[in-house]
Amino acid sequence: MVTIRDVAKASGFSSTTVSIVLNNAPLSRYIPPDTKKKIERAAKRLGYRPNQFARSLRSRRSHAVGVMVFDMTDPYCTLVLRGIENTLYQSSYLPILTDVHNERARFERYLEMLLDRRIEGLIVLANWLFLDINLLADVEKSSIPTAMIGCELKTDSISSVIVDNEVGGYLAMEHLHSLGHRKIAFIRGPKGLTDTTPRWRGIRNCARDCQYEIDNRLIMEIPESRDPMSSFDAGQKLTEDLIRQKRPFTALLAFDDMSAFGAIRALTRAGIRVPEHCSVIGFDDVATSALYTPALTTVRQPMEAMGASAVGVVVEGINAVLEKRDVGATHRKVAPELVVRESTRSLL
Amino acid sequence: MVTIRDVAKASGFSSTTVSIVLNNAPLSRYIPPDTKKKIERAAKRLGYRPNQFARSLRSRRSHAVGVMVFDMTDPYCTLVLRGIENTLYQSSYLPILTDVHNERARFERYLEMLLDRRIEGLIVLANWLFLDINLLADVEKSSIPTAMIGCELKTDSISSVIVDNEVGGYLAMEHLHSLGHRKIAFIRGPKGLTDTTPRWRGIRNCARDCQYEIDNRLIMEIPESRDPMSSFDAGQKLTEDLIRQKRPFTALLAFDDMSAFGAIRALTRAGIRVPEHCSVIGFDDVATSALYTPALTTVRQPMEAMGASAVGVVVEGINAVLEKRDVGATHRKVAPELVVRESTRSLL
DNA sequence: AACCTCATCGGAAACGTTTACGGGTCGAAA
DNA sequence: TTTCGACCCGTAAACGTTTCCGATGAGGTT
Repeated sequence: MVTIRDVAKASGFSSTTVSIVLNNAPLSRYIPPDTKKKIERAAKRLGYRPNQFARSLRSRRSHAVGVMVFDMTDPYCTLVLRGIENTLYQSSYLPILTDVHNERARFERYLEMLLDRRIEGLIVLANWLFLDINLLADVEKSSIPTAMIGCELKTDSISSVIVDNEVGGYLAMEHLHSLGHRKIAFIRGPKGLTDTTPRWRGIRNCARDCQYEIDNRLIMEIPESRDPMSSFDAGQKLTEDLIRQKRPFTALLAFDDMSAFGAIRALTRAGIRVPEHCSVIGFDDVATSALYTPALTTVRQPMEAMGASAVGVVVEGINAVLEKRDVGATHRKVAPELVVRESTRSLL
Repeated sequence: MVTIRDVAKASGFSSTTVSIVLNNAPLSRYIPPDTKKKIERAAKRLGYRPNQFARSLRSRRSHAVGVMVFDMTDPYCTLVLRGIENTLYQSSYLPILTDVHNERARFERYLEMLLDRRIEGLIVLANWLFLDINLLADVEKSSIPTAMIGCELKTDSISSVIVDNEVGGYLAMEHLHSLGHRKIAFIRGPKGLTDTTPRWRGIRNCARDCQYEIDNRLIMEIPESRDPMSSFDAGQKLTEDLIRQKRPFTALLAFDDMSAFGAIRALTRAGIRVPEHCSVIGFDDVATSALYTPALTTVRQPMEAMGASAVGVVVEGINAVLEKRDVGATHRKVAPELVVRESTRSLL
């Protein structure tokens, strides 16, 4: 291990000067160029790499941010994580990734570990979360900049980045209605999810604006479950129920892409072709949607951008505490986008 | 910030004793129980949390392992990552996740950052890698325990965990043949991938054993590309080519699940129903396969187990260097498993 | 001649742990 | 009485940085 003292010895200067030069500290204005040269030469020649432990101990900075995911296997996570990673990379922070498995104990344990590591920021990917608000008490009092993706918080110490579910719901409904569908079935999200209500509100608003009357008997609801994949099974089963009901519908608006996939399978198995006999629209635009047969029409959440945005908020927060400014929590609500592919078709 | 000295003061003992007690160091045998009690009380009362920086500086341990992924968006990664995360959690290491984006520069930069953090182990997820062997020179001389998933290495300083591609290829071929298919089309992997050759060898071995003669005009090959998703487009395009060729086939053996999805889309668009008119089999069993319509028959890589296995190897390596033993690299080849779902059907 | 400013550097004190070493006490064996 | 373990605990030196103070000259100003 080559230390700064080795470089000092090799270059003939003190470790103070070496440190100042190698870090381009403010004082390095006063160091003549040829001294700098010598020091840099020596450092390079010895292959000096500063010890991050010592550096962190001294500076109280870890250059790491924690990323907590509630369930990695949710395909929703992938692109968000990519966005997070990519943006952190630009700011040369490193992400410590933890997967809570939707378990309270794991959440607490991981949070402790992350705080012990003195992470400078925290990003929580609360995609499929049955929100337990007091889980976040520890986070709040830790006073490190935190952003939550996919779940709005009342507290104003924690930032959040979410998609505008209401306009998303509106977009989906509007799309189906504009295609001429007048018998639309719905698969609502589970009650516990924060996304469920605003999406439904958007749908209802659109229905009102179109003077379309929603048939209550064509509304199904996904039961609560900790597993995001369960949405697929629920979508399939509920669609089977709808079919069995013999109440005709020409389109189906699913809560998310997973349940849309389930619906498509159920329809296909029943001999109902998508989109020829029935249109299906999802929500999220997970990677699979573009690959599905038929390719899924859906409302896209700009997931990569949301990840990037969360990092932006957190990094801004970090800079704020460094400069002893304080910024309040910022809450961003990003616009979804309708992506028309093959699973919906005009009735006209 | 409450330090160990605060605890010492509060409990009336020296920081030495506090450290020994709180860490259950060997010497703590000599400390009488009631001293321990007092110290633990004080620590708890003050909410003492040891500073990991200082601890790491002293002990030269980071309790972190680096995870390098070549492309996170590859659905293959998800479950492997879950396996890695879960197993690391058991051993209370934390993962630092980096995504190389298949770029050389990024790889090198990230590797430097990880080494600077003194990671104790490294796991490389080389799923879709056009192997550049000398990228790993730095890794080798760093002498930290390293495991590579999805790519066998010649070097014996780096461990590896891979699926047995040859028996996988054999299984897929055997499945189709046993269903009675005698006109089978193939989509081979790109030349640059290490998986391609052994899988194809397995297929050919099986063909030989069954006395089935492979029709060269029914063999297509995926072109090289850095993007794992490109496999889908390639699968679709190549299948279109096959169809246009007018050379009949009743089954298609795809390189991986992505290309199988592409194939299914091409077939479906051409009015060829899967599996009624043509069976399709994939490889990997990514999460989407079970959700696809039709659900995809495929050869499963036990991805979660492979992630866990890689962690096992690395942790074992870490323990080895701690105890100054040295263990050579271990190379594990895990068995794949045929998963029969809906996309293949018997001709008999 | 006394005083200040700039430029250039080094000494030494932190940051919070862990641990090698040694100093006690106390009972028992020689 | 001395010696010798076995216990119990504290002093101080690391680990490798960064940074607060100066120190020293050189040159310019009062």
